[in-house]
Amino acid sequence: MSDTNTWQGVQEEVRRRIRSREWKPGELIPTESDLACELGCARTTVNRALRELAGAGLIERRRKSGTRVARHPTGRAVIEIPLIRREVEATGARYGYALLSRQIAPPPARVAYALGLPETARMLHLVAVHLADGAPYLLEDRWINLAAVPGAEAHDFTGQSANEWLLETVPVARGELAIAAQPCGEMEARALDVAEGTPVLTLERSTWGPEAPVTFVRLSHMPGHRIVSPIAG
Amino acid sequence: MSDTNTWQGVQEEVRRRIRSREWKPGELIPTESDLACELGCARTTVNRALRELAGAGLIERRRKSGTRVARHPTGRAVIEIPLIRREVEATGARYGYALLSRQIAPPPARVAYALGLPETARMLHLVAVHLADGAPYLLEDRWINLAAVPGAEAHDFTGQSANEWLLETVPVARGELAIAAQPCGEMEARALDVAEGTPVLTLERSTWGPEAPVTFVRLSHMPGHRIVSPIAG
DNA sequence: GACTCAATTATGTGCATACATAACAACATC
DNA sequence: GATGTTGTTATGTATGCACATAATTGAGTC
Repeated sequence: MSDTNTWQGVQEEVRRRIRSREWKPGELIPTESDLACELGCARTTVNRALRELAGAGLIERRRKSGTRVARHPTGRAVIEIPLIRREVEATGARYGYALLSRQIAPPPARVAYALGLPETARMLHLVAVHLADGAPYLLEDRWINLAAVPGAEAHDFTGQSANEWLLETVPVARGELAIAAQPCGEMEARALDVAEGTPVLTLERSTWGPEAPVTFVRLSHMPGHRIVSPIAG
Repeated sequence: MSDTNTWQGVQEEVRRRIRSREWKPGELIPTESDLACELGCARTTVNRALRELAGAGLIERRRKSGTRVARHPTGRAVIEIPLIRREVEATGARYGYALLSRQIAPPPARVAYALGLPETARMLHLVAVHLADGAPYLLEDRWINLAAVPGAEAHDFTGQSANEWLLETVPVARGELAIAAQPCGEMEARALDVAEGTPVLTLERSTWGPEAPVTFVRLSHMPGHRIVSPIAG
């Protein structure tokens, strides 16, 4: 499959030349036309191979200037963000869910700031714990912008987690993820049944719809939890 | 730019139809040819638009069966893994580096396990601290497989961090990243100048070369450090 | 009914060609 | 010399066509 007249073959050949330092970091590589000619394939094919390599960060391309080997081949780890239910079920455990608190309240400063909303915004605050085989798995602390998702006010989140309801209901345009290690607060300690101050891996997600901010959620995992993902290089 | 005879335009139109529930999750969408006809462009153009959407996980494609909207549109966060030096310099701070320890030793069980090496393997153990404006930024605890990187034994890592040397020297084929929150150990506490037990965000990376495991590294960030990245959906 | 084997069909890919676009370079103008 | 104008060039994209490949359908056979 290393035929240089398939785009995968061309890509492999280019990778090889970069790995073998035949083309050094920062160096200009031949033009698409030249490569196509040398490898005996169409420019289109070379283009596709190089386009994907550029997407992966291995090379950098600019019109007219040409294509050069990236100076700092930065690896990338892709973290999947599945439904929590599926994440739990993937481990083979039985999934459970319990709503701990539900109230309409103005957001604390850091939530308002993260979403770019005024602190006077009407928001729905939910706290829920997700369970794996009956044991706490993670704590979900969520704020929903009622202006963007009016339907949430009428919805009772005791049966279905906000996680799932929002995904099914609201179109998501973009979001941001922040990962941090934090000492377990009082609320987390009670809900997860661990000692206060224990290091806890927290994920904070802000998501926006087509126009307005939709929700901010903080997920506090059980101590010892690890996020594992392959690195693409 | 929402012309449906550019691939971006077609992609935007498809996204729109999925968002608006015109095409529902799990549902089959028209064939490439039909779409091309309807949108007034070539099949190739539709193909490119859909190919990328499939890559992003928004739709699922199978030959002959056709293309359907993904049932669980799982978001993805892409975490860049730059050189630590660049990560520091990107914040505007002056970068510094100090090697704390360097010795040849057999790996502890968890390192050997992570790389799939026997505990008798000859490895080079490096501990170094990276500095931002003279203050500790993160602690690097690295094990290098000397069988895979014989050159490392002769190399003195006082001037250049292993991070940089390895990237320049060894071709990396694949890797794995694990993110966790851990209580700060004795060594981290001393090196980072924080209290023992403080929650610390740790990244553990295992990387393999074309054949053999190359290195295992654990990066312990300063308390409060956050990894932030956009979510593609 | 169970199995085999072809026909069908949607996606996947390669190619030649054409034109678009960004960026650089060289020249011309004030 | 600074500024603008006009090539030139490499990448970016659209198109029509052909054929490859995988998976499903259905016909034919035991």
